[in-house]
Amino acid sequence: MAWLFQSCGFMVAGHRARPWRAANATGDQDLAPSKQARHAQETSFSSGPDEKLIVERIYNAVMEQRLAPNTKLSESRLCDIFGVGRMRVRRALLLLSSQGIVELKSNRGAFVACPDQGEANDVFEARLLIEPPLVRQLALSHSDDLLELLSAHIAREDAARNGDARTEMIRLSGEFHVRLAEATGNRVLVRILRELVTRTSLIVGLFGIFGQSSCPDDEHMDILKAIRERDPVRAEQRVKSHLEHIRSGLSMDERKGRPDDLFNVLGRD
Amino acid sequence: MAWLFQSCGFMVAGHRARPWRAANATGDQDLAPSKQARHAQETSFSSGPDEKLIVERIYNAVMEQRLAPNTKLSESRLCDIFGVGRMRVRRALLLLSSQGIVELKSNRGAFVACPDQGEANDVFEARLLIEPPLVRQLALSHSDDLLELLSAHIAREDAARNGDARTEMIRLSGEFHVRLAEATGNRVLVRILRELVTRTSLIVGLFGIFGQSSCPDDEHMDILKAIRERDPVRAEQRVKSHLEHIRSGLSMDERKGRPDDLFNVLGRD
DNA sequence: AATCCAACGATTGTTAACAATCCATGTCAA
DNA sequence: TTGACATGGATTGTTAACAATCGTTGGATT
Repeated sequence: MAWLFQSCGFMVAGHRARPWRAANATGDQDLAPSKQARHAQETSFSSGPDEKLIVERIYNAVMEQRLAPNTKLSESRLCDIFGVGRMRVRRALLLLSSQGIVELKSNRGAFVACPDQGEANDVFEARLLIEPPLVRQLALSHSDDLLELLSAHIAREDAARNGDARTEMIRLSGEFHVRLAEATGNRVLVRILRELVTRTSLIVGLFGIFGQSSCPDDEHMDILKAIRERDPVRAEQRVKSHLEHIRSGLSMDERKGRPDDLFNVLGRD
Repeated sequence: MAWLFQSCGFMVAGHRARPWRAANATGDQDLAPSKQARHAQETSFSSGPDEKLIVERIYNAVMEQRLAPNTKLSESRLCDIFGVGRMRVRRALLLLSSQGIVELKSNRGAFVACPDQGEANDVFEARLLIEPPLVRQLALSHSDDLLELLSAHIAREDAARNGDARTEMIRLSGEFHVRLAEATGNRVLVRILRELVTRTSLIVGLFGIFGQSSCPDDEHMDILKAIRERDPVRAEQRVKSHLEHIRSGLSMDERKGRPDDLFNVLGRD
């Protein structure tokens, strides 16, 4: 039976272009402030500035797939990393858990959420429900400086793609969809989209077949083009097929085994 | 100048069919478990059972408009009411604040959120974006026992309307929209809708012109009928006009003055 | 050798005391 | 009488010690 776990182990560690970091060996640098994370802006949390920072960093780490699902987020470790008291860390973890990014297990601690197939489905269904009408509305009414912002964002994506900044590329790909929500000027939608995109990042990391980045090719550019030409139907369609495309890159059947289970097993032999 | 504040005071206390309870005089019974709140189910929070209960109760109190915006939620008071330690109360308040139901002011305490015009707009725009496609999807594919649930819910609404259970009627009216989300089986959408509906309750209480309940008439029944007859276009249209109808019952210009400000002023003369 | 059981260490959950802040009352001076 | 100012009470924010729980390690037993 050991062969099975071993094969799973290789699947996690080797099949992807760049594997998830080992779950138990979470280097502290995973939570270091990412260089280009200036665009994070306000997370709309009315808490102290410290909490916001912790939440933001973990948020970005998940978004960039530097934090693998089921990674344990030890309180004492986080206290050391961020140089704050335990209270702050616990508050941050509670906030993250309320957004489905972190899972709190009683008397066990906090872990990066590990969505199952059902959750993954729900997230994609929700995005397919929300995002098409969103871009449709954008195509119907938008200002020009808005297009500039989106265009600049895509330019940054390309730069990251051409360079070797993989994690940044992943984050930018996801953030493009948040930018679309921001373009509506609706803060409620921004918060919703941010949560959905982040959870998508977790899902792609878990169910992604091969090392394809979450938002490939020029699909973002196509969407922007449709918006610019004020073609709501095509914009809607492009977003829909874009999301379907991402979804098609997942293999729901063969989920990559829970990292922590794997490492518990592999660490024993 | 006193006449101005006095007039404002009467506006808050008298203009509505049933006025909001005075902000400072929050009777503890406002947070008592509502009789028919069995349908609250799981709030999808992975916290302890105590927190969930506190969050649920405050949630329902806001939903039923028994807790007015800007009402102070004192920690010690809540501790007494729920018979728990301060930690639990603080955690619950933090969770509520992350959903925009409660606002945490530094060194001042927790207050029931008091949405401004912009927030109100955002909430309605978000609902207009999300709910039409949602019922459209429901009309396209639904099971029959689902219709039973919705039908039973509407029956309860009618019962509450014919009886004099005003607060329950308000809550049921809002919860109908959550039921629609539940009908999709998508937990992510349920959470999103629950938040939006609750915030809508706050908004209606603040900007509502007269004592019209949030979801009047037979519009809910119309929506259900369109779903039952598998008419996605009409269902979509019905929800849209229903939401527009609610929105038209608001007067964004003349918001009812902030209760706490009023009471600070009126308490001095 | 394998399984069960018990004690240990580490981590989380909880409580209580302490510190800091804000609001209100009351006093004093103009 | 009105204004500013200081003081007191109450409430919130923070910290640290304590309690409880879990996973592991080690040993004894079959």
